[in-house]
Amino acid sequence: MHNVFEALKERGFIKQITNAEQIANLLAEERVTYYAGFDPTASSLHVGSLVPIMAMAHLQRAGHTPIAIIGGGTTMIGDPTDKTEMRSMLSQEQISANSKSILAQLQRYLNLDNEIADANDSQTTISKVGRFLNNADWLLSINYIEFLRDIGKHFRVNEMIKVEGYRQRLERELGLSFLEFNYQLLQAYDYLCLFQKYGCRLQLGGDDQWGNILAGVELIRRIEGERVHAVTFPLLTTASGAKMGKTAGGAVWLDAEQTSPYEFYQYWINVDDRDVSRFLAYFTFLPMDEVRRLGDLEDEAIREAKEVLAYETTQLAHGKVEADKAQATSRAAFGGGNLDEAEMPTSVIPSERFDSGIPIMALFHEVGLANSRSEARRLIQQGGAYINEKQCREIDRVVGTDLLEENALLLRAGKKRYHRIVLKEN
RNA sequence: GGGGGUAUGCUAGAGCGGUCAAAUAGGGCAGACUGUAAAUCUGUUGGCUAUGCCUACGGUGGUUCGAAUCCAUCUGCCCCCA
Repeated sequence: MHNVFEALKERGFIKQITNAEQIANLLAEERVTYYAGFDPTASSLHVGSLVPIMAMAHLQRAGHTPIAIIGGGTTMIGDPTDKTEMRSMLSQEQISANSKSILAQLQRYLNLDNEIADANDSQTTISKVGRFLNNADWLLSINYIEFLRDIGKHFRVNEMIKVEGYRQRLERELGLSFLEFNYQLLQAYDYLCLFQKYGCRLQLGGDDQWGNILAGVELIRRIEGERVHAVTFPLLTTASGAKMGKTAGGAVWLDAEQTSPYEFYQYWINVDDRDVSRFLAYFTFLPMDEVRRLGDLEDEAIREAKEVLAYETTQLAHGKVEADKAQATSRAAFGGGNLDEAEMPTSVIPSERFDSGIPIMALFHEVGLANSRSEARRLIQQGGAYINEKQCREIDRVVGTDLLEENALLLRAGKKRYHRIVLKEN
């Protein structure tokens, strides 16, 4: 049988591991409880978080038990790793609201408890269903003196400052607050708690977490005398070096409200050629044979691979219905298909507003194709504005009823951004 | 607690008291070329009721005809000493 560990490795998920052989055996022999942390600083995860999510999903499909941790407690401190500044601290209310929506997103990929489980009901038998926990549940009640005595004594400062993230901060004269310095202890403590309560023996995380994860492994070894493991993922950047999941408009969110399924789809289809095969392996469940086949496509044919990538990822994030719609829209918009049937961002505008006409600049701004009228003006002047697929370079053009086609009109900004306007009679 | 430094547009980073909406680079956007890719070239990149007006160079208050540029003070950050 194909070991999950091998599968993860083949798909490129593995960057650093504590011990390959032991992990492989562990995963082959028993049901392993594993965990990864998610950051509740925003109300939605973005595509960058998909790496740990997919890895967790692969493991769960192989019969292992996931625990997704929301860093409700640690977020209150801020992880200094790789950050040049202190993270802003959020309120508990904010964090728990974010946690809720994040849980909903995770559940598209993982089978987790429906509710944020109470960390104290350690008696609950863990089924194959995973868990979703908030580390605030055990971190917030920590007694400082006890923590220092029980946990703090196991850490050596001279070891801690060797961790890449801390070292950088110290060397770059940026300074590091004591608060942030404690982050590692808390994350290690998380692992310890999860080990004690749920028998968690494997932690996953981005490669920037390596030091923090190891601290947990070490802590468990000292306190419990048990060997637990760590796996990190390579930090994803796009071929052009940018951070994964960023576009003009900002991050690509998993939340349909913040990034529509169509935009989500477009993000993937516009991926750099060089990223396609890697991304197929990471972000879809397609068998590796298929991934390799698609990855070998060249030149124009690579678009097929991108279409598969876009479709699969959209389906995972938003479901089949949305994925189908997004694909249809995309094909229509770029393949010369019938645009009228396309599902694209649409605004409804009362028809009487067109009686006197709406200045084109205002229109582009209003529907969000331009962030300001000035931007709309520039767009028009530079020939990037289209009405019903006809370029419009007149700044003072007023859009009236004469331009309507079947009570609707189609705006386009540049090559790729469309917006449909539908009139509403009153 | 003492001494010093720094704070500029999305980011990095220039900036003689007037000609600074602010050099330059990156990023973004648009155009050409293409494959809804990359690279490359060109233009553009605070807002607006737009040949002008308004808001901006950490906060506040001054000096001056005039300040991002000078002074005072406050705040944040950094460094050194204690």
